[in-house]
Amino acid sequence: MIRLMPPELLSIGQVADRTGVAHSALRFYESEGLISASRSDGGQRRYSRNTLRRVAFIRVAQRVGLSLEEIRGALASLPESRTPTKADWARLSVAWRPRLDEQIALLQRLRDELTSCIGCGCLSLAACKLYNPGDAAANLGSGPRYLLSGVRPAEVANNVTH
Amino acid sequence: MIRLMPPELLSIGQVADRTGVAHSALRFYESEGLISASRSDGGQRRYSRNTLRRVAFIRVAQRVGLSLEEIRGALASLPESRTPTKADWARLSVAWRPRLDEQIALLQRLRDELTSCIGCGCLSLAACKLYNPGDAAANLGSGPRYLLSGVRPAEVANNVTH
DNA sequence: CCTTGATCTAAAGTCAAGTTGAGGTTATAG
DNA sequence: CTATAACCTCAACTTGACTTTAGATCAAGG
Repeated sequence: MIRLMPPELLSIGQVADRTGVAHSALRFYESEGLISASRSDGGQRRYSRNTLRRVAFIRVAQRVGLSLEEIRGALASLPESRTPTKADWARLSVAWRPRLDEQIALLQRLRDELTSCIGCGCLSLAACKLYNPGDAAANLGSGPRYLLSGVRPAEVANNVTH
Repeated sequence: MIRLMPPELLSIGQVADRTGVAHSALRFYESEGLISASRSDGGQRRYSRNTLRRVAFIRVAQRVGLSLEEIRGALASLPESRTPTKADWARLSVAWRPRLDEQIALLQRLRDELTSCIGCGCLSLAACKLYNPGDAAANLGSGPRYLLSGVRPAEVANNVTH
């Protein structure tokens, strides 16, 4: 047999295999409060099935450019006690659509304006809409983690000093 | 006077002001081979005007989710010796369009499938197109730097073991 | 000439997101 | 019952992209 384990609980290895996420990353996510697990008598992690979905969600969100901190925030809207229902996930999904739309719009602007800026003859990449408007976001934290983060310029406008 | 300086050369402070990029970051970019500068008699950096464009390009590229290493690669296609012409930049821009298109398509797939996956009743986020196809890329390097990187699954397909 | 602000270098620090390693325990197939 | 694969913890290391600090030097107005 492959699973002599409580009802529908998964070992860390199984979660790793099914999600494609390393054991070490799963432990790390747990330490960061993104996922959780019960323990076997011997102290090994036992994940409930819905952890697969949580992990999938985490990876997807990362691909969209969000930090683990932001993701933790979103996941916090899911119930800890009971298995999230379809409705719980749907709520989360709906809440995120605008975010995704925003990111997409940003990239499209980027593409179109990169082309036209360079093609148009002005050549003033640094002066045009492409470079400046959202740039404040890049100065927010350290590093490029906030790139594409969707932070609204207004929120940072007074911060651009440095 | 504000500039008692060689023809059209800029100090690091001026470049910092005009690009919105910190002095320290400019030095860092130089150390990484992304930009370069001549020196004054006293050893201070003197940037040529086209550095502004290079820096702008760097920040834009970062917003699209590319690492400095990738960006260095792209910038390497610009001439070091002479000031890049409009044609040089246009070539670069054209080369990047597919990249941007790819990123946009990825995000759109993400958005559409996140909605339909969760809305459809299957609820199997982990099993569906949304999560799996590009996921190989996430296992490529360490960390999420390769997210959205556009690495084609084929290049990694044999790597997904871990 | 002198002062003050801008730069310089080199080294160390930071932060996110993990990975790696050592040393020890658990679970299960045979 | 035992070997062996899978787990465990905790601390240290890694990588990318910078920032900070310290102590010294340069540039330009007065």
